[in-house]
Amino acid sequence: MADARPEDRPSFSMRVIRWQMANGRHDLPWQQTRDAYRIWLSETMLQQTRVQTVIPYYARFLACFPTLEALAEAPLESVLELWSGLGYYARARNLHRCAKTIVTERAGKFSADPVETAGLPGIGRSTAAAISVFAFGRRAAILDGNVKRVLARCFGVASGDSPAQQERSMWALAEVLLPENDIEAYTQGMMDLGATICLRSKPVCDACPLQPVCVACREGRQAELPRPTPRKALPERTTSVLLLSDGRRVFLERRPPSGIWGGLLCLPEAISESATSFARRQGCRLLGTQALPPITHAFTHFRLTLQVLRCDVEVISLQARENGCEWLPLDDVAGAALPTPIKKLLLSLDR
DNA sequence: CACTCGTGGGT
DNA sequence: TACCCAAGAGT
Repeated sequence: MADARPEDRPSFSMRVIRWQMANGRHDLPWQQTRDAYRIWLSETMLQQTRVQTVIPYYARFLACFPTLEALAEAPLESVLELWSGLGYYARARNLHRCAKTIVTERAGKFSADPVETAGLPGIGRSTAAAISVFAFGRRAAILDGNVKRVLARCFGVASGDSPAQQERSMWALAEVLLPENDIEAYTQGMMDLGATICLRSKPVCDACPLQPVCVACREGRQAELPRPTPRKALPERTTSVLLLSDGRRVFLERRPPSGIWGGLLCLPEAISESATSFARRQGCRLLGTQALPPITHAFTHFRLTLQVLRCDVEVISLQARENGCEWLPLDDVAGAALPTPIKKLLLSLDR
C-alpha cells in the first residue's frame, strides 16, 4: 500500500471516471435506470456469475416479475423456475424473502443507506453499496472480484498478508479512494476496468488509465497479483438416483431448502431401497430398468458422479405419497425448477 | 475464520 | 485435460 499516498487519491478516481465515461460499458441491461429493484436484481444475479450468463436470465426474470411487488406476491416455485440453471440457488430464496420483507416491513421501498440495506436476505456489504450508488447516487464502496484485482495490482496489496488481512486492506482502500463526485461512473469504472482491462491473465495494461500509478505494471508483477488462493483437491462424491417414468411424466422430489440444489426438484436418491419397492411405494408397477451412463458434474468444491437407474413404470396412482414429490410432465421439463445436469438429462431422454 | 453454495467460459 | 474463478453472502 506504499503508493496510496494522499496526493494520488484525486488522480486515481479521476482517471477511473474519465476512462469509464469514454471507454466503459454503458448499455448493459441493468444500466440507464435508477430503479432500485432492477439494480438489486442484477447485482444479486451477478454475484459470482458472469455478465454474459446473467443477461438472458435477467430479461426473463424481469418479464415475469417487473416490480418488487410482483416478486413478493409470487410463489417461491416460480422464482426457482426462473433461476434454474443460474446456480447458487440460495440467492433465489433470499431474493424472494427479501422482496417480502421490504414490502411488509419497509413500505415497499429500498433505503438509500447501505448500512440499512446490508443485512437484508442476500444483501451483503458490497451489494448494498452497489444499490446505494446506482439507484440513489450515494457515496459507498463496493468490493467485488473486479475491484479486488484492480486494487491488488495498482497498490500492490501485500501478498504476504493473510486473506483476511488482504480483505481488510482492500476494503479500507476502496473507502479511501471514493471520489466526492461522479460516484456512479467511478463505481462502474472500477468494475469495467476489472472486466475488460485488468484481466486475471494477460491484462491490457497499455489501454489502462491507471498504468502510470500501477505498482504491478511498473514492477511487472501482474501475474503475481492478486495472489491465487491455495485450493485443496476436489473431493469425489457418488450418488445413485432413480428416474421413474411412464413415458409421459417423471417422478421428482423437492430437495431440502438448505444444502446443494436447495429447494429445487430432483430425481429421488435411492439410498438403500430397491427400485421395485420404491416404485410400489409411489403407486407404480415396475416394468423394467436400465442403468444409464453415469453423469459427472463438477461443483466448485466437489465432483459428483450421478448413477442413474432408469425405471419404466406403469403409474397406478398419481398420488405421490410423500410430501414434496410430484409427477412432472416431460413436456414441462424445460421450465421446471431443476438443477442443470438433471434438466439436461431429462431433456435428452428419448421416450 | 473456514466452509458451503452452481455453472460455464477461458486458459 | 484440469484448473481457474466470475458484479459474494450465509453459517
